[in-house]
Amino acid sequence: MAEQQRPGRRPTMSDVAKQAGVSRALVSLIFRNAPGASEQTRERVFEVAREIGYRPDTAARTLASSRTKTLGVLLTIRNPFHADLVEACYAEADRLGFDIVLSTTVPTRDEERAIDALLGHRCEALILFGPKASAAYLTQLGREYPVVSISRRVPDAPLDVVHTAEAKGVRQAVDYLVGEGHRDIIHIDGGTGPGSAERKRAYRAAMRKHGLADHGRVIPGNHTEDSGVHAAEVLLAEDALPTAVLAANDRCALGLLGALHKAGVKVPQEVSVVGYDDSRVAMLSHIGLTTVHQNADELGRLAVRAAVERTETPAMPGRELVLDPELRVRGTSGPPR
Amino acid sequence: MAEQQRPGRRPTMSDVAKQAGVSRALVSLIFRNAPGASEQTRERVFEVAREIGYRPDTAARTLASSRTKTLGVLLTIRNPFHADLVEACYAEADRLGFDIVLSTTVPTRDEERAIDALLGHRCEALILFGPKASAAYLTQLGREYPVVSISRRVPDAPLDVVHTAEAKGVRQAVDYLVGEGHRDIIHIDGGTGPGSAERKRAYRAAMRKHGLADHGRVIPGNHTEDSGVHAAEVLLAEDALPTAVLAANDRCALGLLGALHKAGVKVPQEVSVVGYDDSRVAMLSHIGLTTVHQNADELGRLAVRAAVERTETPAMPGRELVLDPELRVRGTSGPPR
DNA sequence: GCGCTCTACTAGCGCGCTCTAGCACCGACG
DNA sequence: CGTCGGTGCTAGAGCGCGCTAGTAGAGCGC
Repeated sequence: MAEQQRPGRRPTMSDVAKQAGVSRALVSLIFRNAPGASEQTRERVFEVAREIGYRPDTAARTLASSRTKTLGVLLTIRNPFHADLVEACYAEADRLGFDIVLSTTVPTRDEERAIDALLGHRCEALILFGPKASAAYLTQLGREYPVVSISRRVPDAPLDVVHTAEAKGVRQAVDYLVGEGHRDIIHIDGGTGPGSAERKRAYRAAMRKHGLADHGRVIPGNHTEDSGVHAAEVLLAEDALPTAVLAANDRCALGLLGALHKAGVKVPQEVSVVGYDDSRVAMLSHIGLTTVHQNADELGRLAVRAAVERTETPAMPGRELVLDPELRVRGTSGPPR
Repeated sequence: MAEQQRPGRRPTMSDVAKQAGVSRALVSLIFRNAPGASEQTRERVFEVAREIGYRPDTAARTLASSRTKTLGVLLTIRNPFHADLVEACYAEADRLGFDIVLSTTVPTRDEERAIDALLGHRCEALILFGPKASAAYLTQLGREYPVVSISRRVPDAPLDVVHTAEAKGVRQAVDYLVGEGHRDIIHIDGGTGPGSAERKRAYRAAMRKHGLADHGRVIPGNHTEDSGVHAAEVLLAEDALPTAVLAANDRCALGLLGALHKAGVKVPQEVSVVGYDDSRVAMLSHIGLTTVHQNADELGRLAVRAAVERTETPAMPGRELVLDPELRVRGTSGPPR
């Protein structure tokens, strides 16, 4: 980075070539780390490039090359678990020589728009973190591009899904709570969130198994803090609280905890709260959240590998990679009063 | 989105043009929303595009046009406050007709690399969330591109800075704690984190103002949860705890809270904890964190506006936009024992 | 008939790069 | 001596689009 104050224009490969006294093609070759240039020339070219402040233009690169070596990642920036996943994806993509482009949903920007942005960047494959789009849309997307979904299952679609065995995690949580002596265990549903349907089903099954079908109850919700707050309001408006709540995910659990605390309800003395995800925040929060651990590092790693494999064998039928979850008991749960 | 199963190739503008029986130029014009096409043709072109699954290629667009209408945002995906800022930036960028490209630092990817990625995408301006790079680097960057920094001040550099009045926020926090009766108030420093130097200075000044210079103490740290955990270890190894801790930011405060809790220290009874940022999580966490509120919506909005203005008037000298912070007293603070 | 304007459209260059084909030169080998 | 393979380099087409300069045709006034 230095003088280089050409009026407006940013330096291009030709500038570097001219300055270094070689052809543009050779500079290209050197910047691509391709063999065929002497060590001496290589160094000189890099030196000149640094001097005039040359930076390769991704757009031009993308346009000219068939492979962009880029993966598109769709996430929800608010979701702390997604942050864990992103870190894992970067690490693995680096290893495989792939770049990553991020696109997030925010309240003013829906999934389709965020995905369009990724495709506009010519990503070779898409990795979607818990997508909420319709199955039809995702199926069609999978037909046109290599797609990997984390957590969200899309039956019979031509895309790979990486997720944890939801049912197993829920069963562990319910078994644990029942073991502690709980009977009134309610579940806050994740709505259309990824894995929610499976979790709800597993919750019902587990309650039935323990002969607690009558005590089971599902409050509708979603995967945000708000739904936890809302569930708390619903519960507080009633005569008696349940002794334990299995939240849709960690964010929902945090919202619930906050609202319960505000209302003076003691956790875990009066109510036990269990989350789902084990995002790193859960571990760190003031009173560590009891939650079902999903291995983000492994999920991200597998997703990237699957995505890259799909770029090489596009027509592969959909695969499902399932990891085992694991209950992490911390401070927000215990025996009922 | 439909059949369109051309072998490998994705449809281009020419495909749309051919199919619709018009020239490529007209299709281009229509997709750019430029005037000069009849309503009838416009609709037919869109119809055909949808049918064959055409998506404009961002790379080609970028390459061909002088303006990319894109802003690059550098963030740390782990930082919940950054999530708040991202949402605000998207909203404002949308309003001004700009796109946003995100690039995050992760443990395996440093700031310079993340910034290079943004510049490779030909962003017209960069918005850096609390950059930690050297002043020299940022100054040079500001000379070459329109740059806006949030929170991190870079004296005399040709870039805009949007931040809150750090000193004022810290003063409010210290005044409040002293008012509650605290005397042993320590500060966990944010190290090279944005605003840290100012906060430390303001902390010292405020303590002096209250005649508590002797009670002041700064523990080195940074802007992650780890530094809070570490500070807790340092404090717990000593004879007596302070009665209040002013953390570097919310993440640091959360780490501290977690570690104190693990050690059986009661908050706020034994120790009061105050954060900084007021990221939405702070509000939601189990016991709401007392913290210094920064208006993320406004910070993001101003940053985007400044960035766009800079793309239009590149040579502007550096400006500083300062917002007022505001102490939010919640559950982690109170009078000392 | 003429020239004029306005609308609706088209031709074709060039953005900065990748990549295939090919060229000049070298030493080695038969 | 001619040929071969390897090394280090270059020429030039073309990726998908934006955009400038243009054209064809309709409508209109004189």
